[in-house]
Amino acid sequence: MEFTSKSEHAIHGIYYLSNLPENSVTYVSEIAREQNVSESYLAKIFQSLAKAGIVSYYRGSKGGYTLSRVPEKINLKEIIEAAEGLNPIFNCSGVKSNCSVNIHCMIQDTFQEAENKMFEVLENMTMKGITDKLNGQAIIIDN
Amino acid sequence: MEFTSKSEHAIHGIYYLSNLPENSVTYVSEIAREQNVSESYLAKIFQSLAKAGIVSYYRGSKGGYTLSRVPEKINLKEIIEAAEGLNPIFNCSGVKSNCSVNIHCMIQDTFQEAENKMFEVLENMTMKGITDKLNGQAIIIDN
DNA sequence: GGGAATCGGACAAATATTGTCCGAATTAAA
DNA sequence: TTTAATTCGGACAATATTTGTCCGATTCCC
Repeated sequence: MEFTSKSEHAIHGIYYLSNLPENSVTYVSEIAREQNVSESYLAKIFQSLAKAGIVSYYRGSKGGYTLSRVPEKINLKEIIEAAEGLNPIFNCSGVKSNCSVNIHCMIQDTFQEAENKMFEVLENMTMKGITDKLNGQAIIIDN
Repeated sequence: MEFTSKSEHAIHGIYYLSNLPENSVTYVSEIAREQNVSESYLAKIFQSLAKAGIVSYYRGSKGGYTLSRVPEKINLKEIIEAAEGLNPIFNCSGVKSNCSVNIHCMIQDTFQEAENKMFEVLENMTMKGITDKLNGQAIIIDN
């Protein structure tokens, strides 16, 4: 029960773009070098991010990726969903003991509620939010 | 990012025991048959549950498992933790772009908060709670 | 047209999950 | 005291998932 490294790479990649000048276009190769991860794997992840509409791309020479929206409007939840796909955290295989006689499975319902709470937190944290918090923290440290 | 089937088997198994008369002792083979899952795999899972103190066991002939506590005091969180082990849902591999210069990683912090919210929900649902909700629901349906 | 970048799909490698097996320990009962 | 039944614990095997690679096609700048 962990998010895969796709989420990590995706978040770090988007975060990297978020701290570049607006509308700049960046090669996957640069992002991969920066994060020290496999370029071809990160390329796949960015394809998913593009399909989800989080980043846009230019093909061909001088191509690359750019954020589709400002960092204020990109949150952790959507990055994860784009990177990992969207599956419930708990999925009864149908091999149930007593549950099958009931219309709603209370266990499933509870997990769904738990998942919602989790994603609520992730949805409320934007790329800008992360940058701001880091800066705020840095100031405190510098004192 | 899903809980594994270990959690499902563990929850169903404990739920099954929760609805038997108090202090009854049950073979893993019976539980496995009831849930239609692999007996040897379920046996492993029950060993974990025993180590976590959720169930107790008797060895030897006429042995088997019994709940260590009443169903009111067994919640979903502890069953999952016993079955899956305890890992944070998000674990930065240390290959960080900018984060490394900061004492706290805001991304990690946010995921931790999200995880806490999720487990809070799971901790608040006990085996008794599930049974009660199912019964309440059944009454409504019977009308 | 050539070079550089992404696209998309197929494939390969590595890792994690799921499942099996078996000898040892324990206990009830014949 | 022997036998049968059960769990323990560890090693192992099978399967599924994740991670990573490769390459031809497409696009676009020069």
